[in-house]
Amino acid sequence: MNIGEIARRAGVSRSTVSYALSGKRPVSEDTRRKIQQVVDELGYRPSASARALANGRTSTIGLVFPPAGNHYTGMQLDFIGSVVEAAAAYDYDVLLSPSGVDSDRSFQRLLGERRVDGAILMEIRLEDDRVDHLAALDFPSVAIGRTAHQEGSWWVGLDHTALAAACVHHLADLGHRRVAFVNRPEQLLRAGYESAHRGLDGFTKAAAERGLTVRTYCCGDDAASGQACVERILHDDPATTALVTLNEAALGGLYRGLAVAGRHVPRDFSVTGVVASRWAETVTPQLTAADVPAEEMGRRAVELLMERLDQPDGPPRHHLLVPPISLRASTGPAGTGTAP
Amino acid sequence: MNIGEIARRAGVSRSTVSYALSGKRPVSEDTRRKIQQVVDELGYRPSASARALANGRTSTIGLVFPPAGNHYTGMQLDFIGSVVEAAAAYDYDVLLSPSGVDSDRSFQRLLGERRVDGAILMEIRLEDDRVDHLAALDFPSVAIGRTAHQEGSWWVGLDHTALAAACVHHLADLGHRRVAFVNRPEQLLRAGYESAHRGLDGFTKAAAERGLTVRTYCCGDDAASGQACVERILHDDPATTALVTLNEAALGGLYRGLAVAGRHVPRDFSVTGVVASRWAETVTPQLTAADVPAEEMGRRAVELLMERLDQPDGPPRHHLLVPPISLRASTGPAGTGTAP
DNA sequence: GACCGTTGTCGAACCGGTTCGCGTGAAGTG
DNA sequence: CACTTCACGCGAACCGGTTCGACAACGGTC
Repeated sequence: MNIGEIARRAGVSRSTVSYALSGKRPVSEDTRRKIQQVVDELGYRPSASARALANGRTSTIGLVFPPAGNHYTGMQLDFIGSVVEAAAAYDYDVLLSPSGVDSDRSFQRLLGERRVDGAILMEIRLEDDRVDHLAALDFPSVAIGRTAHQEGSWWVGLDHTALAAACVHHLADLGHRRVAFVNRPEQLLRAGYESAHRGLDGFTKAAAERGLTVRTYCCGDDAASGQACVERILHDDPATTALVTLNEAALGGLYRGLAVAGRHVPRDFSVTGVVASRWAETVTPQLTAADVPAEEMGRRAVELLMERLDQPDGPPRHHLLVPPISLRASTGPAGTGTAP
Repeated sequence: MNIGEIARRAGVSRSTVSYALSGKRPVSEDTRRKIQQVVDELGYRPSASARALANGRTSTIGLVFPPAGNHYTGMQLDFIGSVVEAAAAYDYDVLLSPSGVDSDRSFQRLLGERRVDGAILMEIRLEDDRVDHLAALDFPSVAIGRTAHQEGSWWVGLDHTALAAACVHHLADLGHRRVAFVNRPEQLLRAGYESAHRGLDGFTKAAAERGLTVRTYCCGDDAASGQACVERILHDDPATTALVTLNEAALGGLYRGLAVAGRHVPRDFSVTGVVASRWAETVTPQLTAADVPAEEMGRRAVELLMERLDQPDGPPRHHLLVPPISLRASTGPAGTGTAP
């Protein structure tokens, strides 16, 4: 079941078998056929480990994402799916690594033990030791998201600042004056998660620009937290008429909280934010939102990584995406009065 | 950066370094310290490929799931997450393989090229060539789900038959007489997906037992399909007062369809089914459902696989889970009349 | 017929670990 | 002091591929 066995049965040397299969040197048609026949008969496939050892490439990329802790969001799922699929198109496998930081055992395995040719990082923080570490090593990697020091590195990101701002402008245009912001969980914000920070920034600045009265909240990644968050919002300022959220997983809870409080969406209260479309469409009324193009981002990340692997000395490339807001049904003109 | 370099710097032979690190033979305290020091200085970690080649184990397991096609469901996400996490606890990495069938390139890579020590299969079909193939090869694997021929194999499954039946009994006890069943997409049913078939069976038999009038539907894995499905249900039999679903991704759409039709849940219409709790809790009212213990299933699958890897000749083991129905808020007594 | 370039194949070295058998020097024993 | 015992460490072989340099056989040229 190894190359030597094939060589023996085909009556040639191991190197000839190797060349016949790889095509890196010409082999006569006769022997090639003979070899191919033996290979087919035995169902031989070269060992990935041996090949990886010999030519230094594993044909595997690592997908690094933070440990679940409690649970993953839908967006992460979409990334994972699209990365796996895109990688398969290049004949690459994907190795999952649940690493939050640089010093993770899992992260060390990926890099130190050279299990992968390159890596794609998810859930980037503004100051991200993983990114720094990889950059210092000049290890081929692409981030889905960007750190505070983005120059000279490879990434595909979403312009959360612009997207959150767009949401604010959309609401302001509709006449809303008191708007809340529902962010990712506080621990993620404190940890410096890119989306949480830039989204918050974009929201705050745009709101200031438009002279809105705002409050910002952090919210756990689950329905119960979303519901609780809405309660807090309406308690803190009952005159609030709209909210912007980055928190996909809390969305159902936000809606529930509003329903419980007797606020009809979009008549009494508008909701918008930055959410993948498949999740925006599961709630009723469907969420008007900047759709996170998770599939495209995953695919592009893989493309960039492949490019980087092909020519390690090429200039860094990146994509900054700014998807438009999809108008669905969760926002409307601000009502005339305050709370019902 | 390889073991020879370490040996040179520590002034010992390569084998000594190997033994010092693995502890498979005694090494004097002095040299061990010296070696460790060099290793720490250089940050040396042995190459995974070389090690895999030498000792025949990759410390990687494959997670085989069908290609996304369009998109993944939340349950799959939960499985992936829990498998990765459980595997990490055993110092195993997880390689993702989007394979529907046996003959997939990706599947062949996993097995033929010996990239993994074992595999966990998701989305099992009643007749599953992947399972048969692995069984024929005696390749260590554990299925999340079970085929029609489950004896003598390793799996962790959910008793969809019993769960769907429990849902029916729950509804029947509440007085519902006309109940619809919302299954996974038709193509999956036709392909022989286990959950779709057994769930349908359990539903049908229990309904017959209770003398209910039923209709069964297939429904795409997205909100729009769910909404359309409810329209069809109410069109086909407006007197329907309840539904049971296995289709997590359509849930939001089902609710929307009911809202659009003016049916209030649970006053006019009851909804229940088999759904992971985190999704059951995002809809309003929260879904009364048999909670799919995805986290536990993933973890147990890994545990079984580890066991099987440890003692390849042990007797096959499995777990059949039958989680209880969690009473939430989406079911209630059948109304007195028919449609509003 | 000596010379040359092609074409096809082979043997050997290498990738970076692990593992087996052996040798050596120190300690223990009679 | 000669003899075993034991703890340590070494060298070599091996895992299963890839790749390089060499070489044999061949047809074509002058």
